[in-house]
Amino acid sequence: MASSKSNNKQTLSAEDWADAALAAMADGGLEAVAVEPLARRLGVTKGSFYWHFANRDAVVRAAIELWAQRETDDIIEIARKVTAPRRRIQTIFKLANGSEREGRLYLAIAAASRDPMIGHVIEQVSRRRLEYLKACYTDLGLDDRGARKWATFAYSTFLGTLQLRRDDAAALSSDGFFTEYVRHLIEMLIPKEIEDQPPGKLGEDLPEEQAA
Amino acid sequence: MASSKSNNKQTLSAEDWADAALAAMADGGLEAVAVEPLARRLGVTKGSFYWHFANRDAVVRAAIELWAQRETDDIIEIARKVTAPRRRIQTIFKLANGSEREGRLYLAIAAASRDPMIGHVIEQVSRRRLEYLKACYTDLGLDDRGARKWATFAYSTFLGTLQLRRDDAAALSSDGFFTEYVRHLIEMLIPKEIEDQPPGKLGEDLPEEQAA
DNA sequence: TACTATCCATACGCTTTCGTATGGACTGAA
DNA sequence: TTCAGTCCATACGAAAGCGTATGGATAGTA
Repeated sequence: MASSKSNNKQTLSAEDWADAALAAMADGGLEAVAVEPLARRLGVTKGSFYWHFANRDAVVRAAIELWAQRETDDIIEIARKVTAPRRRIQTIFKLANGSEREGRLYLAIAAASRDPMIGHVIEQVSRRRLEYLKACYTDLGLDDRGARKWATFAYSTFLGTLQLRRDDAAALSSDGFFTEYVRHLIEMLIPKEIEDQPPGKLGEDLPEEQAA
Repeated sequence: MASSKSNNKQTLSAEDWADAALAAMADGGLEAVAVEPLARRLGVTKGSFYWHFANRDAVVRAAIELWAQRETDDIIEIARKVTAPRRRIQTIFKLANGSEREGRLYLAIAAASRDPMIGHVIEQVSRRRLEYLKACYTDLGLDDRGARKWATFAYSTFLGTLQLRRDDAAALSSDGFFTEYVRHLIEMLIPKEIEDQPPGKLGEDLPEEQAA
């Protein structure tokens, strides 16, 4: 979390409103970002909102741009430290399936991509993630076309797992299946016949994550 | 299409309204299902709507139940005719990635799964699809746990491809990449080391599908 | 103290949507 | 032709949301 909530400052900032908008989107979708409900949630009135923003679209824009910036920093910056390409991809998978809130947030924002502005941000985020993943696979020794194929494959599976976790939580959460499933993903989403890495037994020190 | 649109009957049926609601959801999300806009789209007024339905929720319910019934009939009924399990799974993949409208519709409905009623339908649909897929993998010779794992894997990848196609169409649609990608999916989402089927060269007669 | 900038409260009009009430048109049956 | 049922039009009230206008409160500064 970048900014603190329920601070004891007496005035709100624009980022406080953007954070509140993200929270509202995470559990109510884009249409839950309404000025007066947000104001009630923050303990103020509309007067405060229209001091910081020109209109509703402005806070929506600020919120998703804040989101796009954070998700870039968070995941990729952490994974960048892992130098071994194979293990870096594994790290990405584990991180990506970690936060429940982030998943709901992505789905909520992506669901609103009819709005051209939101659609543009979602597209940029997807492109950036795919390019980074593709670079990881290139480091594994794949050629351009192969890396793109594997990156697309892996990212699609990640997105789908996100969605499945929301649509049918029981499908993934029961009796340790999720751990086994993620292990299977890591095994299947990384090509084996690459010469620059020993096949070794990888991914056996998985954290005991579970769908919340 | 089950019912004809722009018929020359002079009175509307409840299913006509449900169809219109599905169309509105497909390209506007759940919040696009509003009584008066729907009426304008159908060339009538609210008076007609409230003759057929008690309130807005009623038509939403009717629409997604209609959707759930159709998607069950369509995909599974077609695939059931293919007896060879390996080829049946391939058929499902090809069909599933076929319709653009069906994909948008699923994402729109799933995005509204906060509504408990919609969430329940989405869960039923997911469960049914997963169970059917799992049965296909069981027919391939996998045990219960393995079939569940592979089915979840395949279904997640399918859902994610759906989402990626909406979020970043260029990632899949450029210069024949989609065909190559689907071929890769079919190769990767079906286990190879099963003894009751010759490994053979499968999936080489793929149709030349492309993202619309 | 007086003045100014910052931040928020309150009140108002506008629009959209929901849902109701009521009446009209049209059709088939008696 | 009369009557009842079906389907839709129109008018209305209520609620929620957006955006504006304006004034109040507080803190810092001269």
